[in-house]
Amino acid sequence: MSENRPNGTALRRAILDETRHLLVADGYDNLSMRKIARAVGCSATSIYLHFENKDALIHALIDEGMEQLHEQLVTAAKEPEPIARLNALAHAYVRFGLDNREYYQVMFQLHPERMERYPVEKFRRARRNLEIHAEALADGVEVGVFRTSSPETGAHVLWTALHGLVSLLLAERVDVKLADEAFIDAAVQHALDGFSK
Amino acid sequence: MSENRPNGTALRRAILDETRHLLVADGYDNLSMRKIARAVGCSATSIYLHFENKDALIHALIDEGMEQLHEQLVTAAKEPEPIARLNALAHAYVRFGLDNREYYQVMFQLHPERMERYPVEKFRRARRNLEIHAEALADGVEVGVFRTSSPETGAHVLWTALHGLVSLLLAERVDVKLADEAFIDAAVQHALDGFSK
Amino acid sequence: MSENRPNGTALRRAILDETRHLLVADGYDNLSMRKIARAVGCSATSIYLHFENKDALIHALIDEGMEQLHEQLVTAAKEPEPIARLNALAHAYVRFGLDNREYYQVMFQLHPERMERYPVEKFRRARRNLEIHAEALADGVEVGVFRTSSPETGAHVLWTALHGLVSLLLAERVDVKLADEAFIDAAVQHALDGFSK
Amino acid sequence: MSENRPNGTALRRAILDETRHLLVADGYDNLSMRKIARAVGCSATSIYLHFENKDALIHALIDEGMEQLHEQLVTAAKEPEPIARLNALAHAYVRFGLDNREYYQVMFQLHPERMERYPVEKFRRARRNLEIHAEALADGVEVGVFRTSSPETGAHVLWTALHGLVSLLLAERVDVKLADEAFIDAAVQHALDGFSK
DNA sequence: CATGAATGAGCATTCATTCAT
DNA sequence: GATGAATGAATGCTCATTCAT
Repeated sequence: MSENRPNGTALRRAILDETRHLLVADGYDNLSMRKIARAVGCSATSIYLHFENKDALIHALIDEGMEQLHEQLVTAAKEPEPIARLNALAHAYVRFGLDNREYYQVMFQLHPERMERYPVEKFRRARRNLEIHAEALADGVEVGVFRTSSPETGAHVLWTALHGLVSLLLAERVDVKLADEAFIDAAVQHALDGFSK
Repeated sequence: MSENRPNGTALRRAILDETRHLLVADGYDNLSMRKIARAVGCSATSIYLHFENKDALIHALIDEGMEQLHEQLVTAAKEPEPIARLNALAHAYVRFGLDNREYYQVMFQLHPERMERYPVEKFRRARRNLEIHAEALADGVEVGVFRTSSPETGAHVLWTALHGLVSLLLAERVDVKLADEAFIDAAVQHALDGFSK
Repeated sequence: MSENRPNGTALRRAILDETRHLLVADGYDNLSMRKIARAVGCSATSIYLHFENKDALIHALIDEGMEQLHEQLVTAAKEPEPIARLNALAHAYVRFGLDNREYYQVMFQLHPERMERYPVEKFRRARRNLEIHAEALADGVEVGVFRTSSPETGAHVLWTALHGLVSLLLAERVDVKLADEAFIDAAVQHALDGFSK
Repeated sequence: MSENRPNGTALRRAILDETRHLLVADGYDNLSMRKIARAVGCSATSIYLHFENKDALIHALIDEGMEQLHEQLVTAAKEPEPIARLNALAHAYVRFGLDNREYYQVMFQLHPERMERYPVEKFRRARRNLEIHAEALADGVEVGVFRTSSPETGAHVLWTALHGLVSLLLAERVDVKLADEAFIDAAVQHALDGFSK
């Protein structure tokens, strides 16, 4: 049993990975320490050697997800031209959500109750992602290609639209006849159109 | 104890009502058959006389929610002018979501996989609500005030935007400094702007 | 399995009895709902049908014990003559403790922490037992056979002496060569001597 | 981390000290090897290098407690006059009990059955403390100020009274309106009165 | 139509202890 | 001497569901 189980901090890695998988497979409500342990191939107790409790484990997952999303957004933000940049950012966001549904659920779809113990400070990391969009909007306003009441509000509004798109796609609520790349492009474009001058 | 408990199918009605209340008060995760029974004033066993199991009870509730939403949308759709009508529809949708917190969660944020016994066919009922928006869009296109690739796609796109708005507001993820009526109006307007000709 | 298990409220009775036995056998710290269930022959869940939680179960046991002790004290208190009455009361208390070690531990040897949730009001029942002794003392003072600073204080002082006797005997800390009826008589007499005028 | 941790047998010392502190602070039931290790600043495993198991650690502590109590009794026993000496001994015992809450619990309120691995022989150490009282009694009998059937029995009887006093005070079962120094003095005096000639 | 009694499976978490290093 | 990693067993408690009545 122990020969094919990762050792040292590799166990931490394995726990995070299996938790992510289980989240997709069973949903947050059906996630239990025992199940994670069973999936990883260790005892439930062992999880507590690497994470203080269930919350801390989830939080670690959120951190990882936020970090990854941030990296992808930073990459997309390298485009200097505001319109193209915002376009790239929006698509990067949606792409991240669709490619990482495991992360996305814990990152953005968890009830605030569940997050109570999540250190407020860490939410700042999430806010940086919004700021990247806000900057693109501000730059666009400056060069006269965008209009918005305020870049911050605009970034939030854009986020609600993109989040709705990702959420419904992940929940498979969009008519299967529509849910293709063209639809995604249309929805993203629609979300961006509102800023066009 | 039994004298003031509704009899007959009135019990079914009471169960649904109390479940709805509990859902709003305590959230989906804290919903249990026992709590419902206690609130209704009947035994837990009795619930099973009216609903096959917990899922079936939830499904009935989803149906009711869809029906309620439908009614409110139908009312909003009475406005003949397409722009005003779509505007009313969008606001009605958002209003319904914000006024029915947990209801909304059960209706739109539960993954169908986790509701596998929910007859897929019933989701069609939800589709009627989309059609109402599609009609408004089609009417607008016809009289030349809207543009969209297709009314059905447009309705879906609008839905993703509105759903994202409701979801993030319910999850309290929108910066408290922004999350007010003005923000809601801005987001809804943004979602509608894309259709303006 | 179910054929030889008591039904109805008899299960409640069985739970209380087995809990008492287990308390003597394993001690409070080793008492668990599962063990009780196993001993009774029911599921752990079933215990919760009769007692809200572990505390409530213990409290019920304390109540029973207090009631029994009270009855025996009331019987002993029928003796009209104060000296003989106090003597009878003291011996009745000690006898109760030694004959009911199961009860005695939860009644008087449980840490106050454990009792936190024990309704203060119920402690009054215990206080009545003290009052019976205080009355005997007061009567003795009145007829000039006892002296004490106050009957209440005197009753408490007597209690500490008797409780110490019972405790050490139950804990088997008294030298086995001494721990006989003569020793008990001597200790009780010693505890009473202090009141003699 | 390791530089300021005592090495060699000093660790044994540190473990005993911290265990004693934790015992007083958190109580016996909340004592765990892990907590001790954390407090000491060593690993839980290390404790096992110095103590076979938890029981052995507790036993060592009981020994120390008995030793401490013994020292305080020896000091009190320096008084040559029997009446004053017994008085000093009784107060020293009670004082020790009240000043060492949880210590006392471990020493005198743990049932030997539950400490079955504790070498019975070690309980003899406790007996020395009784002998000190017995000697005072014997001396008093000799000079004609005390009467008792036998000094050994008398010492035990006195012990039961004092133990009862300490136990009920520690358990906070004595009415708060009474539980003060005056009450303690009265109870101790009462316990001694029985020996007065 | 309704219920009280009952249950097995599950939960997050803590524990004393062991073992390879 | 000392440790980090690991574990099986246990804890109180809640859940959806069933069954005999």
